Amino acid sequence: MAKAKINPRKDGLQDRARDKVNFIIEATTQLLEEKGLSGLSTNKIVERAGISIGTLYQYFPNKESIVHHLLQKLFNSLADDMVKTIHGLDLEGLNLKQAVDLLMGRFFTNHETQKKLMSQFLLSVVSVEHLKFMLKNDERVGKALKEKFHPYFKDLNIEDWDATIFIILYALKGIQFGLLFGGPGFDHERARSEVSILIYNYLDRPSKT
Amino acid sequence: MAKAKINPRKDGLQDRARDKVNFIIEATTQLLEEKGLSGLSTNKIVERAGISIGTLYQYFPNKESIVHHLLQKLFNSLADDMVKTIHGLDLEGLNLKQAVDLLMGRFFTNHETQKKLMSQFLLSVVSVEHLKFMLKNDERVGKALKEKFHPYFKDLNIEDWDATIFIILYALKGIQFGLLFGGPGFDHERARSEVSILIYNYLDRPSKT
Amino acid sequence: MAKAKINPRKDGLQDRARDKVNFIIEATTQLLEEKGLSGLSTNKIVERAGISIGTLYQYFPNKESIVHHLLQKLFNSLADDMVKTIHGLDLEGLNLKQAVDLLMGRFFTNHETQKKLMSQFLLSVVSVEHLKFMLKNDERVGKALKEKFHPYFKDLNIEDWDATIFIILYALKGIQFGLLFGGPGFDHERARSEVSILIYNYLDRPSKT
Amino acid sequence: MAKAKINPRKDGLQDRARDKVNFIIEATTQLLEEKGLSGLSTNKIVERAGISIGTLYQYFPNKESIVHHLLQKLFNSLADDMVKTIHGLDLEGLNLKQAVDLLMGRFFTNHETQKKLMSQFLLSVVSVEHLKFMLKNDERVGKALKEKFHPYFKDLNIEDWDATIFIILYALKGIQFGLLFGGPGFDHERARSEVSILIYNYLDRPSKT
DNA sequence: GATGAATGAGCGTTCATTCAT
DNA sequence: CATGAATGAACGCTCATTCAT
Repeated sequence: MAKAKINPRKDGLQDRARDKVNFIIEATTQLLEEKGLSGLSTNKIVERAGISIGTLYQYFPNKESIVHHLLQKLFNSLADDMVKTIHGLDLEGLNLKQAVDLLMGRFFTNHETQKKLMSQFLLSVVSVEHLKFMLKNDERVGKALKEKFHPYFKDLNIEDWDATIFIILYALKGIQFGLLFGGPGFDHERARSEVSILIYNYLDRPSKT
Repeated sequence: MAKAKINPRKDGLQDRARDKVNFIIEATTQLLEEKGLSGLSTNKIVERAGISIGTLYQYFPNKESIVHHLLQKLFNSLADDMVKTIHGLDLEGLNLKQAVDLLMGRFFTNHETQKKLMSQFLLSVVSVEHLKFMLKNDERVGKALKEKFHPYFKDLNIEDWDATIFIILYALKGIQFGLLFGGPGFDHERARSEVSILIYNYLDRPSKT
Repeated sequence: MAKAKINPRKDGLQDRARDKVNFIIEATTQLLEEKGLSGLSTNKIVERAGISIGTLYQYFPNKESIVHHLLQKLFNSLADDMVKTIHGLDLEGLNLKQAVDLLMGRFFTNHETQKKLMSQFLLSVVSVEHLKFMLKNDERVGKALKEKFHPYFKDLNIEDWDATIFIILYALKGIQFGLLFGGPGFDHERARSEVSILIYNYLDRPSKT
Repeated sequence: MAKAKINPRKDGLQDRARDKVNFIIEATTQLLEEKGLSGLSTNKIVERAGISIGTLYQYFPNKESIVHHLLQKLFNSLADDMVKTIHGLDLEGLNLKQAVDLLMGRFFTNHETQKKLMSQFLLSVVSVEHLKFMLKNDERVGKALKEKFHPYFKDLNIEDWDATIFIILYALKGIQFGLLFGGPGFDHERARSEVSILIYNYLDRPSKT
């Protein structure tokens, strides 16, 4: 409070700077959605953002860094959503089947938002570096999953939990991808139910004997 | 047949034309592998292909169409491989578990080749159109899968086979993606085994009761 | 002759190409004279040359190479003039004094041309590389001088001819520079006479004893 | 003097202003040495000088004026050195030969420093104006030379002393240039000796008869 | 058909300069 | 006086595409 009074100028500057960055990111996001990565240019960004080209280069060292920043934000927010959702699950008194159903229900929530974000991502993936970064975030999701489902571990016949989490994560990712771009008319409710079956039976597998 | 006899000259021309197209596609493929989509230019393509820029524009209306053609070929060949592999499976006398193991073994064969092609693909996908086309091919793979595993259907507790095949296809695709770009040191043999478990238990699920 | 008939197309192309290069060099020369190196841009060059920017880059890989080419041509022509002049001197029956007078007379001929060229040079010197290149040409002049005046060597009291030639060359270069940019109204005839005295007495120096 | 007493505050301001100018000139000098004229920018100057871009424009109207100021300072200091050196010569009891030797010895002193400054100069000269200014300074050196060697005049067979001094000045300048950028391995001691011979024999020329 | 010289819109980026604070 | 965010003209250069030969 006092701080805000003492140093309003600086805060003003910081606000303005953050605004500029947001304008740039927003303009870039729009352009990527509309014309794809190959239709993206710094001149178009600044035109859309309502700033001058010089200003853009005061906040980003080059074009690539803008896309990078955008993707980081996107990946972070996707992963954050998942991590929060997982941590927020109340599994008290639920058996594994019910827990998986609950998780998958959450997983399919906000599908429209994810659809938009995923499209963006797919059209913007530019380098293996970005993929690597996305993976780092996926690891966070995997970790959250592992923690949350830990209570069920002792009852399950699983040798390698890291491998198991990995398989689940990427199977889900693939299915999400398929639903986004798949043939028209696939029923999401049906998909949710199938995914629950897939994951549950993978975890609660019969012993080999 | 008759045509070939009557007009061998024309066929010669067609051969030459097909050669030119192949040169162009081959050069484009190499350049995409070496420098990525952003490093691709029509001038570099014709230099590599050993033809003139004018000739390129007699076979393709613009640069984008070359990439499009290339991706179609790539997706077709990937799907063809899978379809052929599936059709070639000899499931005689195998139970479902053994059949799934066999399929997954094939799925992980030639992993290095797929790795290369997938990277290329991921860096080259530039429009939703390409993704749509890829899906059309995946449907062929799904169909082949459905046919091949039809003998096991009657023993399995599955309501919607289309949905089931869809889930399997994209789960596999996601895992393949994860293995390609995932953190170092993930064991492919372990992955193969986990994938077998995932798919088998999904198919041979216990009845709900 | 026959050649020209057989291959007129190619020659035409070569002619056109040479023309283009000449247009570019000429435009660059004009712009350097008018606005100096810092006022030189590829866009201005092509505007002046009446070609498109793309065409410029078919003949030169970058802007620097144009200036480089121009300077090479300039230095070569300056040195060629000197070398030709020296070789063309008829020293038959002349004593050293007369020979030096004759050389210096030639040296001051075409002063206007040299003035223009030297101005250009001074405003265009851009890197030590260019200076090095100029020196290579000066060595040619020095060599020509040494050959031409060889008949007089035996009568002169000189230990190190290479050093002597070096001193003469650069003393002349400095004086040329001074005359170009020196205070107004310096009499070139007087300068010529003084330079003759300078060089002659340097060569025909009294013995140390 | 009185001024300093009356208005010390103002002088403080003037001091600060002079400091700022010095910072700017110093930063510019460093950048020219490191990256050459084309690598010089106002933004880099203020960064190096530790001031803001706005401050720079309170002391200099534009970038060019900074370089101009710098070159003036450089030329002044080079000429001052020469003038001081000449005035400081003690020719008492020396004959002309000895006097010339002494002068030339001084001329070659601090060659390393001059080398650095001359390189800088050559890469920074961008307009005939700078050359004109340099000439004004050379006239001062010529004048000092004329005064210092006046005692020897009566014994020498020279018609036009202004022309003679001019020739000597620019001959030396040319040789200095040649030594700076000339082929490797030229011996400076040898050069000094040759230059002495050149100048001495030019001054102490035999009578025409 | 095949050629490749020519085009010029457009790119990413720099940097001298201004001006509100 | 000092600041530095903002500007935008201009830069060097690329490259998809055309068209006369």
